[in-house]
Amino acid sequence: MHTCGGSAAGEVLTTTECIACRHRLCSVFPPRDRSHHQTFRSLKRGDCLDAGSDETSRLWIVISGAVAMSATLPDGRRQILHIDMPGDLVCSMLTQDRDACVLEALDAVELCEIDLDSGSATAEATFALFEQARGRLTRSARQIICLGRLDATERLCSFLADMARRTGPGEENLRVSLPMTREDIADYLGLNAETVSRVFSRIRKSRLAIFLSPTEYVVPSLHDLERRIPIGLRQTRVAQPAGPAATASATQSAQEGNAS
Amino acid sequence: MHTCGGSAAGEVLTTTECIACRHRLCSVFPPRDRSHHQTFRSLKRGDCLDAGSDETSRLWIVISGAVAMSATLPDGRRQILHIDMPGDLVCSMLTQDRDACVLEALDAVELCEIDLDSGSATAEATFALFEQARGRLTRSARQIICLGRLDATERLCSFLADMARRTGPGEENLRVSLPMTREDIADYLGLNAETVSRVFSRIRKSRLAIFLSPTEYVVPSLHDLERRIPIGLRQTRVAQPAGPAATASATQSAQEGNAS
DNA sequence: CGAGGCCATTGATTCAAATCATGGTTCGTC
DNA sequence: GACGAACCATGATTTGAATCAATGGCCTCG
Repeated sequence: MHTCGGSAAGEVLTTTECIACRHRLCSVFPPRDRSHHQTFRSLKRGDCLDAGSDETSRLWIVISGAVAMSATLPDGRRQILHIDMPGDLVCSMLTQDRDACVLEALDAVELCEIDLDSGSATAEATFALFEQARGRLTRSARQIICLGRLDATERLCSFLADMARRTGPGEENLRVSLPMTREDIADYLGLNAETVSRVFSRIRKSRLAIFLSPTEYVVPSLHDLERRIPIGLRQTRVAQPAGPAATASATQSAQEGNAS
Repeated sequence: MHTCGGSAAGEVLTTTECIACRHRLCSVFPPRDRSHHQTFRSLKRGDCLDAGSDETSRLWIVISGAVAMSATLPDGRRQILHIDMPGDLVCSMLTQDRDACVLEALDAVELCEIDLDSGSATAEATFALFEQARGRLTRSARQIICLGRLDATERLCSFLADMARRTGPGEENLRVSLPMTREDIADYLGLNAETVSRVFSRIRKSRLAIFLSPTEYVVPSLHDLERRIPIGLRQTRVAQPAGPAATASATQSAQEGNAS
């Protein structure tokens, strides 16, 4: 019984089409239950993911929706550390203090769950995790610059452009889905929900993005949108694990075609 | 000729005492020149480190002083991504876009340089780097929370407490050196130099820290200082690479003795 | 269908930190 | 020891985003 795959439309993916396979994770992370790959799971907004114990950690691959790792301070202040979108690997092993952080669904989410027996971690798995960690470090660096030195408009342009780039290839008339609330976006960018709303209104007026609904927008020209971001902050996709013959040479950065 | 070690006082460390060895990096990262371990280097404020090409990356271990990885935007805004203190491993391999970032000495710095032939990277080296990456991700997460959700006073208390914890063990009357300018601290915490100065004055008045000079302070009680930081943000040391027989079980976090 | 809750938007006001401005200290150099 | 540069401290003012507040849309559920 291969339960991996499936979507809102109910389609069933075969083993070779499985989104986890496409990201070369099935072969890299040996599942505890060897009879099949992963278990399909479905979450609603607010549901949390349990990372499992140290012995059997869990990984997930997002199929649809958005998953956030967030920290909430005792007085209620919340900061989202990263947002994972379809195709991304969700993995609390990449942060040491899993106590302080929570993995939560920002809206309806579908994902593949992989139970990982850490005792049998292979060198290839370690390397794949290292590549993931490197990719996350790059993203963290951008977010630190964003939070430390960009104003609200720059942060939101950067965010919208990033989301567009992560949605797929292309430069013109990209349709992007934004499966989260204004407050989630604010908690990711160190703002508050009203400011997000206000700046979105200004972005809408300047035609840099066209909002079809609160959770869907079109970017007429990614180039124009990214011109509002200080150079050097263009976002790149999180690097996917390298090919099966992963060597230390897989060090080149995932460069985007930045039409400057 | 073993040039590793040495300090301002001019003492020479033997191979077994070498600070790099103490951090188990000599054996993990095979140096290109096998006749000795590393090369000792000395920098003055503003000097930059060259990470080397992809084929021969360089690592460094800080002996004294402070090294920052920073990014500067075209209009001059600067953000420090992390600050490395004595004992820390400095390594631009842990971020993908080395173009955007610069490794710079924040004042007089002494360090051990390791020329690493990436072609001969061992599984052990990969794992050690992974542990480093995990440690940096944890620190990045804290910094993101700091920049996104803490006010100036909380950021600076967190910073002073972190520096104290990284200096050494103990809870009372810790003497800490701060080898950087107010502007560097501001660029690390997303503030400006005047605000840092002002908040330091308030911290001084509240006796949470006593400044012996602009670059040296004493923390009478780390417990009191950390009470000004929202729970869950206490800083921990960057995890050092695990022992020589590094396995996937080396997953426990480097827990501090947080007398809460 | 209507009630209630959540979310988004927008306006009015407040506030924390940035900016602007000034003087003082330390330190290295001639 | 005088000079200049860099750094630190602190006051006055400005400003960008937070907070407070009100309204309206949409969705769910009884």
